[in-house]
Amino acid sequence: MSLPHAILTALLEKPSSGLELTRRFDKSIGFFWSATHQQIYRELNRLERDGLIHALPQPPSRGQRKEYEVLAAGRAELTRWVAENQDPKPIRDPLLLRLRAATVVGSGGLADELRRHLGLHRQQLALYEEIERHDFPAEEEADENRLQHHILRAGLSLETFWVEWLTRTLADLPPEGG
Amino acid sequence: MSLPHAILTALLEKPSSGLELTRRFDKSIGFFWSATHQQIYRELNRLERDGLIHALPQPPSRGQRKEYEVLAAGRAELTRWVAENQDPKPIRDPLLLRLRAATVVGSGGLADELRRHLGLHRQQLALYEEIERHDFPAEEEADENRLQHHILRAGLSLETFWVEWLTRTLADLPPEGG
DNA sequence: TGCGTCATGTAAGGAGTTACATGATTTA
DNA sequence: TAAATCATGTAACTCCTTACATGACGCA
Repeated sequence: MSLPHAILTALLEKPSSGLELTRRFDKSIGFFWSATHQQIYRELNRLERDGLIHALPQPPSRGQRKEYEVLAAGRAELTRWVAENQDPKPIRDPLLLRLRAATVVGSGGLADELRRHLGLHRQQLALYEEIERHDFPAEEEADENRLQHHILRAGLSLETFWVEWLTRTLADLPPEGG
Repeated sequence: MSLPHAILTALLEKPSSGLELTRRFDKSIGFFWSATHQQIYRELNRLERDGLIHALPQPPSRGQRKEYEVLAAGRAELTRWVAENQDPKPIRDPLLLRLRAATVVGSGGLADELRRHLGLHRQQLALYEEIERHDFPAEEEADENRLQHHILRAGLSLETFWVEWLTRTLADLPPEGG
């Protein structure tokens, strides 16, 4: 049940409409919890029904911009959720699964796919590095910024892992077939 | 659509019944693609219906062990899937999301949860290290083993990442509240 | 014959994805 | 007034999760 809490977090930072949230989920929070606009609208309705957020006054009709704000109950729920016990999910990665399958049916064509992934992860890594340069330039940081910097560093480390691992695995893959 | 291919891989390694597969998914393949027995039985029925596997002769009745084997079409499908174009999924991690929420509502109670995760990741790392010692002791490896070793190294690296990142983040977290 | 275990399955619901539908506003 | 765009929403489907149901077999 992460999506409602992702939305509460985004709304606490800034009251928004569904479309605005959708756009903000294309970056920032969306880097580690993506969502489509359909999910977001559905979840906004649920959160409002449950009394965790409410729409700011105005529009009765469809196609009209509707802005939401977090209520006290919503903030309380988010606070509770932050410290809740939730076991880490085991790794679930289709690429590792495909490598495993390749040990059985051969790695024909896999090298190209690994190279493609390597390119994509390099891109994402470059993006995170740019964000770090832009948002965390100074040496000394306020406590709140330090936490955000740690989150970004997680993204940087994970992308770095993929780049290194793909490079090594590719170097070891037979040129054709398997 | 990874689960059917995970099952095909497992069945190619060794024809099995649903319950056997469930147990094998608790380790090995399950380390990067977990599945419950309900998923597995449903998927076995679909794979049989689609002509990718078939049940070995015998049991007409419920509660009877039913063993499956991969057909040529199943092997072909798996071979195709291994080299298919599939974009890597963006990171989707509830813990990072909770850290992000903590920058808004405060990190009260989070330190305990991070310590708990640290312990769990250390356990998993130790397990992978044991597997590495047991399954990949020698210096020289056959090509097939090298690929399997790379897969295990991915698990080792990812757990190592979490241990290091959690340690650093914890060291930076204020002792009480936020 | 009753109990535990092996083994396969059903039911219901949560969460995410893809495709499509509809109303309001801007602008050419 | 027609088109493009902004904005919110429906519908259908797949996948995963949790809880429960049922049959067969061994054994005390």
